[in-house]
Amino acid sequence: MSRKSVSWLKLIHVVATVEADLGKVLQSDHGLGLSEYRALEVLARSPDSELRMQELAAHLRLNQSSVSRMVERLERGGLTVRDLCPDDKRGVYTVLTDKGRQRLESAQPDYEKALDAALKEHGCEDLLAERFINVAQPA
Amino acid sequence: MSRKSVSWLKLIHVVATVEADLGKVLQSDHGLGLSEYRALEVLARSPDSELRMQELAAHLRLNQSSVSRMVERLERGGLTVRDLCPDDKRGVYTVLTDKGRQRLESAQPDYEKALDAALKEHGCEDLLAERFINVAQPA
DNA sequence: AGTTCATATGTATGCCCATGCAATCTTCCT
DNA sequence: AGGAAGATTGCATGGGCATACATATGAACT
Repeated sequence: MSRKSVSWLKLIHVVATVEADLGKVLQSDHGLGLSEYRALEVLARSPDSELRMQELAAHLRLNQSSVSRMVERLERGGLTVRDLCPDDKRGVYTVLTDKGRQRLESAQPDYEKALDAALKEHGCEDLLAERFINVAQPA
Repeated sequence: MSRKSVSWLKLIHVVATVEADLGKVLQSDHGLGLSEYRALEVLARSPDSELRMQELAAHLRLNQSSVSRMVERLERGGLTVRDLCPDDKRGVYTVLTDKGRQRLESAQPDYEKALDAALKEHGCEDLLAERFINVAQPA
């Protein structure tokens, strides 16, 4: 096994563990999955708090069908609503509701706190060094 | 959103993408899932090429039940066999077969190649810098 | 120009797989 | 005997792939 493989294994272990920690906090304290939380975040930062499915999928790096189901979950919880595109009737906007925004805002501090804690706990705070700021952007 | 959150997002995007790439290569070219491949790797490096479920779970960072099912898959493919612990009849050893070792050895070069390629493609070769060598070990 | 057909795009749905949690079963230990 | 440890099993979840369906776009023909 190459040095590179070993390092990669270590990296993904850390990442998986931190992600699991984050997921648990969100799920137990706010009833949100990790992808759901991130979807709310992306929506909140989008113009008019809305995005089309594909755009959301691109941001989240998820399959289009996964996004479709995820949005379904969000919608069941009243955190978003679907809205048809007036110009392209194939398209569907997912729009953040007030409730969704509130849920997000209540979850955010916990998320940040949990991220800090998990990074520190696993001794990898320097992982997010400046240079990461410059890795290719989603959009 | 904090700088840290943003950096974390970028990191997990890269990691997820690279992992997906690796998974596809393994699956399509060798009929192995990512976890399965890694299980074979761990087994191959273990004394007598065998481990108990819990040990395997610890190495792979997987749930015990997930490991149980994964081993079931490996076993269906003839890549491993279960073997009862003589001393502790609660325990079960998963033992790498010759076929399993061959499959692993045929997959390894492709895995390494794919990892290199994916890291390069996503511009994060320096991600596995020396300091990662020193992040907490699995065992 | 207007109609028709082929193709592309956006989303939703069916099906399957891998994983986690909780409960269970067996075996071990005191 | 009773509790702890190791493994398996039932169930639920979230994700991907292939497909279906609706709409859009463009080209061809009249």
